[in-house]
Amino acid sequence: MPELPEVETVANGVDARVRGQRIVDVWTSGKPQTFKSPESAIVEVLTGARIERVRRVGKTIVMDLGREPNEVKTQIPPGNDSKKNKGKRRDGEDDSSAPSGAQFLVHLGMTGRLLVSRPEVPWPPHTHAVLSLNSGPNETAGRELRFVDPRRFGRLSVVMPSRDEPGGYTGPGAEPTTISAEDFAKLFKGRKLAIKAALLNQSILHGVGNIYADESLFRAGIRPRRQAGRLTRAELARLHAALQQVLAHAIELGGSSVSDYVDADGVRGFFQLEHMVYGRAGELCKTCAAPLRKIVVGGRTTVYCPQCQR
DNA sequence: CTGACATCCTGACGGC
DNA sequence: TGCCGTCAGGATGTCA
Repeated sequence: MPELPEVETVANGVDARVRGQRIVDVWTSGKPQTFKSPESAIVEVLTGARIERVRRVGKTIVMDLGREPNEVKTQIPPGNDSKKNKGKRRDGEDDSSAPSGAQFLVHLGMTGRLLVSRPEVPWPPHTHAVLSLNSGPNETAGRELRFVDPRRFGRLSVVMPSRDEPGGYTGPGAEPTTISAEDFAKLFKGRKLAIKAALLNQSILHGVGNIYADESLFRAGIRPRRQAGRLTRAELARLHAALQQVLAHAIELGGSSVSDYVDADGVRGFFQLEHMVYGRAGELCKTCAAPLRKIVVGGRTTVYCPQCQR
């Protein structure tokens, strides 16, 4: 399941392959729940746009889009999205033609994959969007960027720059890789929920999922059910350090490959070999040899060492 | 407001 | 061998 390190790996891999290329054609599957913005808006914003950069924000892959100055006004099919313009406006429902600064957001959900493939390679099952790319007449033209997602927990959307977020999409919570120890500690002040649930809450801290929550709690020696607001300064400092170390190490190794996660090249990561607790319920703690215990916290399977975590 | 819990969806896996 | 039940879980919506 793609969390921060996996999403970062994918985003970097895709960036290296498609940066600067133009989207010449867009196909979407029509599966409604995959598209958080109307498909017509996604197609309209993407078609003809240039991919300036691909990066990660939280667990979301953000593509910054640009357009040639002389063709900023795109053809808007009349009536194509007219029925969606009443009521409250959501992401991507801006009715101006795609301006510079539009962004394409890809959330991989559980099983989503973003693959850069040659067009002659057959589409995998459960392909939901295909962007045909062409960087120019003499370059590696004709490649495709494909979004594949069997379980359809992934989401695609487009956003326009707004007054709220003039710099574009910033994600729902704090960024764990760069947050200071003090700011990190403040996030949990007065919170009554379990520290594990707090780590998973994307509006508090974005990017951390089940694997890295369990792994960082183990490395910090903290039980997952402890109340977030009752952790000591020292514990919060250890958790901050552990989380940042675990995330950095996982990014170095290309993420964790469990179930079917692969990067933009279809290559698996290696961090799963470093897991101390995740997926190891009933096995022995690598530190103290006590049997690891499995519980449910915040509706998520949680594995911890009753000996090492207090 | 805060937290707990069900829901979506399909493939993998274990048991019989 | 093959079938069927169970499980996995990020974000969202609903409920207490």
